[in-house]
Amino acid sequence: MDTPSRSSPTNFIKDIVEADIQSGVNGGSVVTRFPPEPNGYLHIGHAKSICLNFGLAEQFRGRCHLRMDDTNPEKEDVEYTDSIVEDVRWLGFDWGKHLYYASDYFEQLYLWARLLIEKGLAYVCDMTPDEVSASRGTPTVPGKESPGRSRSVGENLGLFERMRAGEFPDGSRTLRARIDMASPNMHLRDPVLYRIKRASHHRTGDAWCIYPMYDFAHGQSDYIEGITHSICTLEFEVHRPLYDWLLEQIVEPGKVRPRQIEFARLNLSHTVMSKRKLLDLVRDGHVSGWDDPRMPTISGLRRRGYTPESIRDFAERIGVARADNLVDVALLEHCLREDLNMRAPRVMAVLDPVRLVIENYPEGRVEELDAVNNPEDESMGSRKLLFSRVIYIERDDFNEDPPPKYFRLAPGREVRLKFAYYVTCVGVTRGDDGEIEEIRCVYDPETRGGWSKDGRKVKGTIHWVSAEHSSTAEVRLYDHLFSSPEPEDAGEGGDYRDSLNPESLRVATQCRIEPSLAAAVPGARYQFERLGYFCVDPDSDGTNLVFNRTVSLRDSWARMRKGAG
RNA sequence: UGAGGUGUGGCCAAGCGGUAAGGCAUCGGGUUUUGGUCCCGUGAUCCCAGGUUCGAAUCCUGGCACCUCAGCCA
Repeated sequence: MDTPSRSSPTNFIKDIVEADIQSGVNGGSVVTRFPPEPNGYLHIGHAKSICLNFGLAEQFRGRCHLRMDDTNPEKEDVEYTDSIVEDVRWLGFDWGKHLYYASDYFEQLYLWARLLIEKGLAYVCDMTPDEVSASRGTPTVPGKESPGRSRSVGENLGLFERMRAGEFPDGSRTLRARIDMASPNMHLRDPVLYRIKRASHHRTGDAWCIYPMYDFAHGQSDYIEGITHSICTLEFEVHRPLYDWLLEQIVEPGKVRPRQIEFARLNLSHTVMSKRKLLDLVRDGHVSGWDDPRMPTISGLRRRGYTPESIRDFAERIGVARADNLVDVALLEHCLREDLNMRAPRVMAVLDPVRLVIENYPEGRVEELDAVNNPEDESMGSRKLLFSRVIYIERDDFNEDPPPKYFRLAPGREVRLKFAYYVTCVGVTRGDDGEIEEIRCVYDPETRGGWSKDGRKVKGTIHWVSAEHSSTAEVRLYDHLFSSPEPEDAGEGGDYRDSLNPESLRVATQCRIEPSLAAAVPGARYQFERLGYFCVDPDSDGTNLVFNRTVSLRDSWARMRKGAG
């Protein structure tokens, strides 16, 4: 469902696509693709690309393929392909029957490689990786030509066949494009097209021992699938001349000719986005896995309680441009709050409970009170809350020595218990350690439901649960994984791990929750009145309910305190 | 110092020669049975310097800064 109130913003890629349609390029068709390498889980940065590619297809009535760019068996795994499929689907996109694998094109790619050799545009090189590297030159110094460069077509064809047949050891030879060893663009200095690698591929098994490089697989795959607009991130910009050069050799008249367009990848404050670093965090045990709720992965965000809608909204709002960027994670959080504010039912829960006894409330009496489920949406109805003499309130909602402008409970002060009564604090009792054990109050029977008949006002309204009519639950409170806004930008000798936030996870095991939550199902999202949004962790079982704090409420009281130093 | 890119308020980002949209954040104010939501209000002359023009963020020239590229990774 689109939000009609906010039209989707434009961006330069939409403009390009629109112009291509106008001028009838490729018959005016639009076919995009999202092409992840299955070597890790998808993250919020991929979500940007997914929304862009599928969004374009949707808007221009084309289609978008999901393609696994699986040309390097050493790093890839089915665990990853499975998670990718699941995550893209969860985000709400549909590729229909267009799920592809670059590995399905290996035979065709091989044939095209032979074609290049026959045209004299590719040759087998016998140098070792180090030799290739050394002979490539530097950006300012031209490279040296490989001895294999001058071999005959027949010889090259034979050697390439033998490479495929497994006659040479790993790394001993490569197939290289014959372009220009002096090119100012490093990617045009006879780039490697094929390497020998005896690794079992997660789909093709041991059928191959030579694998195409990215540059020789990507554009070709686009061509095979009839992709019109091949959208990728900026670091591939310098590859574009090679992308075009390779396509030039195989493209046939009348066929769709794909065009590569680059955009700036997403950087998010207080997190890292590179798959390698995320993999490190998983391997080193800094997080519980790829789907740890603190991870910026789609599965982590899902487990944290993010909605697909909020992520798509975020992708739309950050825009698409070519300038490097660092988006404040506050925007992501805002998108979530906005979504959840409308749909998350409000419930009562106390994270850090302290007993409150209402001295003048009859012992043994239990009342049912009406509680609105969501003030933003009447259709969500209301429920009954049980009220009694002893309740729990948030320890933080009582202050013996209240600072200026504190307007919750304090000695002698009156506040409203949400949906219940006005209560006034008349004292406290302490344990042997001096800690407050109980807060003693009296209530005004004339304020049932939280309204006073004489019109007097209270400044504070606090949440509560009946001691007898509530149960315990565990709550995990998450904060940013990194305390630095730019963890990747560690200073001299620094490492992104240096700014790992030691308080990114806090666990509260003695939380009290209202009875209606006992029936909460994994994944369900709620707003705990005044505390923030929470979701039931998927791993929760019936005996121990675990909630993940999805995002906190905007808290002007906290901001005020911070401002006051 | 080679090639390819980018530079608009704290963070994103529109703008495509006619006199700087929008969002987030911030800070004020109002409403409120969540210190939430909602509603108002708050800031830039566009990296710098020249030039063209009646008029430039938008065109030209020259600088400066930052990013990407020297994997048999993608």
